[in-house]
Amino acid sequence: MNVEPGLRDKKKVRVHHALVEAAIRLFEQRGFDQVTVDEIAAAADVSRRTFFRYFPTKEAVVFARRDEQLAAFREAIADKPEGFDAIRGALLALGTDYVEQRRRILVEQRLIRTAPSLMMHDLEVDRAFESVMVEHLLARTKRTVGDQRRAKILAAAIVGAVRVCIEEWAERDGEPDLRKLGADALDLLEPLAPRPR
Amino acid sequence: MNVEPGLRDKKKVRVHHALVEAAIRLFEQRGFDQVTVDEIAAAADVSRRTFFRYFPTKEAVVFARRDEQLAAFREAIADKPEGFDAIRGALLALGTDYVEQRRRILVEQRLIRTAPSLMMHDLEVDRAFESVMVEHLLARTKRTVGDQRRAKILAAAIVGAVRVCIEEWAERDGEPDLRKLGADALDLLEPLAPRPR
DNA sequence: AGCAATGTGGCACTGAGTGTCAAGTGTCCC
DNA sequence: GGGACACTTGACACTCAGTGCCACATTGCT
Repeated sequence: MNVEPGLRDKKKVRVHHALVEAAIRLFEQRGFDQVTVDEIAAAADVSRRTFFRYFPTKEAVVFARRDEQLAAFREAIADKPEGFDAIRGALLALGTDYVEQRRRILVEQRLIRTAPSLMMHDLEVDRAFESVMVEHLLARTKRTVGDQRRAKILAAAIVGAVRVCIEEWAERDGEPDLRKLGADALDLLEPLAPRPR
Repeated sequence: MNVEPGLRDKKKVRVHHALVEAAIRLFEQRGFDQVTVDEIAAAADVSRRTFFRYFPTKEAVVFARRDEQLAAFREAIADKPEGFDAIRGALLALGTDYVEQRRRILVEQRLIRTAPSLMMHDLEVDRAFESVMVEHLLARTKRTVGDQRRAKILAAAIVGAVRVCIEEWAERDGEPDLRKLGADALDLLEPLAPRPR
């Protein structure tokens, strides 16, 4: 099992990459609304129809990276014991990722802030993170309805706090220490977490 | 000053109302995606073009009420002294509103959960609430960057908690006491608020 | 009544997103 | 290596959201 890529899949990766690169470049140059899918497809040497086979919407192409991060986050907390600490760890790991890809992510963030439809998608990705956290917090024991509610509130607060940190980080061109920002914010929220018992 | 409505404005209100009613009714019957703007306009006896003079998007017609609530919320905290208590009071007042319009709002909530684009708009309205809270929390003294960050995190947490409460309330057909749910959630978050001194 | 302001309908247009089908290309098996 | 098969692509046509424009009707004001 686990056969190596094969020509077909390699091509798929190449096209996917070409579309993302072309799209980001064009968006950066002229703004999200001023670029049509036709132009992106042309710049990546595929047809318009093919673009929509790789991405469900024009917005989605901006969030390709984010989707990968979500998957990484999901995996990072999958095996760890449920609780606040696992989430903290996974988020800080994500923070490292952000810092490493700083330039790229700052471009994306700047882009996202210019187009309302991108901001909305951003929020939806946040909700996906939130869901993963809730699932993790309630993984083994579902407990009472009240516990579930508390877990959901905690997850929402964490996601909100992280968003605030990333916004501040991006606004200052990635200059402040994102990991410290995040760590402080999470410390602030730790009291909301259910007692470790 | 402050002249009474006049025929023109009365008509505007009537059309606005007709569009909302027609839209909600059709959406409820067949689902958001299965209804075109043409149909809504026809059902309200106006042209398609006129629909877009009243609402910027097909989604917006669902959130007419929400926009009014946001305005009411903004007004409710406008004169009160800055801080957590003002926000708590305004939110609980909003809760009363929700309970009073229970049937209506449950329909809207059910609708919103069926269409992704509506969920996104929902999140955006939440962000608007968040902004109003942040503005209120930082109204007089802007304080340090750290204080601003804390205020933003608090606002995000509050909005998230309120959303969780409303979701639970709607999922159970408006049976639980929304005001109590909200009050408990806010008590949980009160420690995050800056010290009153 | 008559003029200015404003709201409306109709029309044409752009652009996102989808269904369909024929042609191209990779994969696999003999 | 060659052919059958599965998958991918491009082209075309279509629906529908949203916008600009202009002629026409309605309202407000004097």
